[in-house]
Amino acid sequence: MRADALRNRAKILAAAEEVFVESGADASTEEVARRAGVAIGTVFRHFPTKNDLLAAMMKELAARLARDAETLAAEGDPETAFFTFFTQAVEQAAGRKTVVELLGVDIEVGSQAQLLRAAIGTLLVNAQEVGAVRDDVRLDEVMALFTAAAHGALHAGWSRDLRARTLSIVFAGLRPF
Amino acid sequence: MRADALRNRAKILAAAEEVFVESGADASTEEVARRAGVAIGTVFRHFPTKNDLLAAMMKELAARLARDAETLAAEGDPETAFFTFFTQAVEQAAGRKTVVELLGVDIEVGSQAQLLRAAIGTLLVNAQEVGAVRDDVRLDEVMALFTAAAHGALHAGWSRDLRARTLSIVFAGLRPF
Amino acid sequence: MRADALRNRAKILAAAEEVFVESGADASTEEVARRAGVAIGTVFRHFPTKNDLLAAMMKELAARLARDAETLAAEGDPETAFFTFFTQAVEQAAGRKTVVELLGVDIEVGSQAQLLRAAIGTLLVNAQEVGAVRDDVRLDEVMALFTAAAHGALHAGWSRDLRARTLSIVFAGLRPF
Amino acid sequence: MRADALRNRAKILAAAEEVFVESGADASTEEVARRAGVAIGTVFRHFPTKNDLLAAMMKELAARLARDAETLAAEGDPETAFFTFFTQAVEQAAGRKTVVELLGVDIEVGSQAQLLRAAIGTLLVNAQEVGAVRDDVRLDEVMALFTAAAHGALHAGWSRDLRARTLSIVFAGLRPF
DNA sequence: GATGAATGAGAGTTCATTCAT
DNA sequence: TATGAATGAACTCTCATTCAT
Repeated sequence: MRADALRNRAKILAAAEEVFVESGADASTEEVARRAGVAIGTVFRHFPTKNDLLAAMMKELAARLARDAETLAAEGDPETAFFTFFTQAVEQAAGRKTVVELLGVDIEVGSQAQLLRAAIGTLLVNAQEVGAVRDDVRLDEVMALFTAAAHGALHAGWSRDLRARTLSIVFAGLRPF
Repeated sequence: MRADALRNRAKILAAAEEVFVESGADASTEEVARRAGVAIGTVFRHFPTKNDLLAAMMKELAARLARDAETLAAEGDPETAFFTFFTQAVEQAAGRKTVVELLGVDIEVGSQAQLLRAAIGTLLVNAQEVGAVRDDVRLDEVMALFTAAAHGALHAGWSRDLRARTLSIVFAGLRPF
Repeated sequence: MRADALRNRAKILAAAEEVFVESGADASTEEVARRAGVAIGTVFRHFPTKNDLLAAMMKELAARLARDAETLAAEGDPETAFFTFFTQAVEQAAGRKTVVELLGVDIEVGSQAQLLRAAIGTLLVNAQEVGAVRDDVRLDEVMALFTAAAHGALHAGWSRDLRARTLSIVFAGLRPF
Repeated sequence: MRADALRNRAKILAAAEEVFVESGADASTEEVARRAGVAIGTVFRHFPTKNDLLAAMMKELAARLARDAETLAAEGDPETAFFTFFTQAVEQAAGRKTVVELLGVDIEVGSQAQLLRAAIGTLLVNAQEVGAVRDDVRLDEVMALFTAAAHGALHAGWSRDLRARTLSIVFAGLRPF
C-alpha cells in the first residue's frame, strides 16, 4: 500500500471514530468521507462495506485498550493496575460513543478482541493473586461489567461524579469482604 | 377520541413494542402498521413522528416497570423487593430489545420515567432501612447500574448464568460489608 | 388497488417499455420514473425490484403477442395466419428494443410466456395441417427462429427490405419442398 | 511501442475476451485488468475508453472469423465450405458471449468487419456457383441470418440439438428447391 | 378518522476514468 | 510506461412523511 493510501486509511478510521462516536452506528458513510476529506469512493475502496469500516474501527479500539491494559500490567502493583484500567476505560467511553455501542455487537472484531480479553484477563489474575479481587470472580463477569459500565457512561451521560460512585459500587462487589 | 381510535392506539403501541423489541429501533414504521393491522397513515395520525411512537412506547414501559416496583414494595420484605425487582427487570431486558436500547436515549420519556424513578427510590429506601443496602448508596447510582445491567443483558447476549453472576457482583457491591 | 394506483402502474409499464426499448435493459429505473411522470419511489412501490419491472414488461409483451396470435388463428386460413404472425412480430420488433432483448433472457416471464408459446403452437399445427409448413418442423425451432429474427431485426437495424428478404429465406426453409 | 507494451496489449485483449465472454459487456474493466495481470491504469492507457477496448476485441474476433472463412474457402468444395463456416461460427457463439452480443452493436468494428464480410461473400459466391445456394440470395441476408443465429444460440441457450434443427431449416431455405 | 399510494431525500455500493507516485 | 489510489456521478433500493381518496 502506498504512503498516501496509508495516510488516507488512517484519516478515514479517525473520521469514522469521530462520526460514529457522535451519532451512533447509523451515521452515514458519506459523513465519514466528508469528515475525512476524501471522496466516498475512497472509503469504500479501503472498507468495501460499511460493516467492514465499523469492524476495522473496533479492532483499533480493542487493540488500543489491550495496549493500555498491558502497559498497566507491566508497570505497577496489580490492584492499582486492575482498578485503574477499569476506571480509565470507562472514563474514555464517557467521551466517545460507538466505541462502546459496538463492544458487544455482532460485528466481527476478531483476534483483536481476543487480545483485549487476554490483557484484561492478566490484570484480573494478577489482582486476584494479591487478594485485591475475589477469587470466585471470573473473566466473563468482569468483561460484562466492563462493557455495561462503559456503555452506561455513554448513553446515560453519567456525570464524572456519577461514574465514580457507580464504579465504586461495582468495585466493592469485586473486592473480598 | 372515539372508541375505535383508542383501540387502534393500543394496537399500535402493542405492535410497536413487538416490532421494535424484535428488530431494534431501526425497524420500519410500516412493519409496525402491518403488525397492528392498520394502515400506515393511521400510525402517523396517532403519533405524528416515529420518534413520538418510540417515546410513547417507552412511557408505557416505564409505567409498567413502575407498577411492578410498587407492587413489590407493597408486598413483601424490603430486601427481597429491591433485589427481586432489579433481577426481574434485567431478566426481562434479556428477552426484549428496544426497551433497554431506549432507556437513556434522547427520547423524552417524561413524567412516566419520574414515576419509575420514584418507585425504585421507594424500593431503595426501604431496603436501606432494613439494612439490606448500604446507606451511602444513592438512587442515581442504582438507576445507573440498573440501566447498564439491562443494556448489557441485551447487547452482549449475556447467558442466564452470566446475568446471575454479574448481578451477584453488583449486589455484593450494594450490600453493607 | 385504487384507481390512480392502477393508472400509475400502467403509466410506469408504458414508460418502461419506451425507455428499455430505447436504451436496453441497462437504462436506469430513474429514467423510467421520469418518463412516467412519477417519483422514483412509486416505481419501486409497484415493482419492488428493477427485475420485477422488466419481468412485468415482458409479461405484457408476451400476452400481447399471444393475443395477436390467437386472433390470427381464429380469423383466416392457417397458412396466412402463421406467416403473417411471424412477419408482423418481427416488424414490431424492428421498432422496439428490449422487447426482444429479453425474449430469452433469464427473467421469469412465467405463465404469460407459456401462453405465447401455446398460441404460436396452434398457428404452427394449423399451418402444418394444411401443408403450409413441413411436418418435421417442431415448435422449438419455430420459437428459436422467431426470437432470433426478432432480435436481429432490432440489433442489426435491418431495413424493411432486408427483413423481408431474410424472412423469405426462413419461410422457404419451413415450407415443404 | 515497446515490446512489453505490445505484450501487455495482447494480454489485455485476451483477458477482455475471456471476461466479457463470461459475463457480458457489463463486466468491469477492473476485472479485465486483474485477469490480464496488469493494473487498471495500463488498460486505460492502451484503450482510452471501455468502448475502445470492446471495439478492439471485436476487431480481433472479426479478423479471426475472416481468417477461418478464407481457410475454408481455400480448402475444399464450396458447398461444404459455406455451410461448415456458418455452422462452426454458430457453434462457437454458443460457448461465448459478448462476441455475439456485440456483433451488431453500435461499436465501430471498422475495416475488420469489412474483411469478414468479404470473406463470407466469397464463400457465398462459391457456393452459388456450384449450385449449393440459391442465386437470388444476397450477402446481406446471409449476414443477417448469420448474426441472428449466432445471437440466438447464445441468448436462448439453444441446446446442441436445437441449434442443429434450427440451422437445418435456415439451410433448407438457402438451398435451391 | 382511516386508508394506502405517492413522494423524495438519503443510504450503501459500483465503476469508468483521472492522475499523483 | 506502469501502477493503483482517488474521484464522483450514477444506480438500486428504503423509509419517514404527506395527502388525495
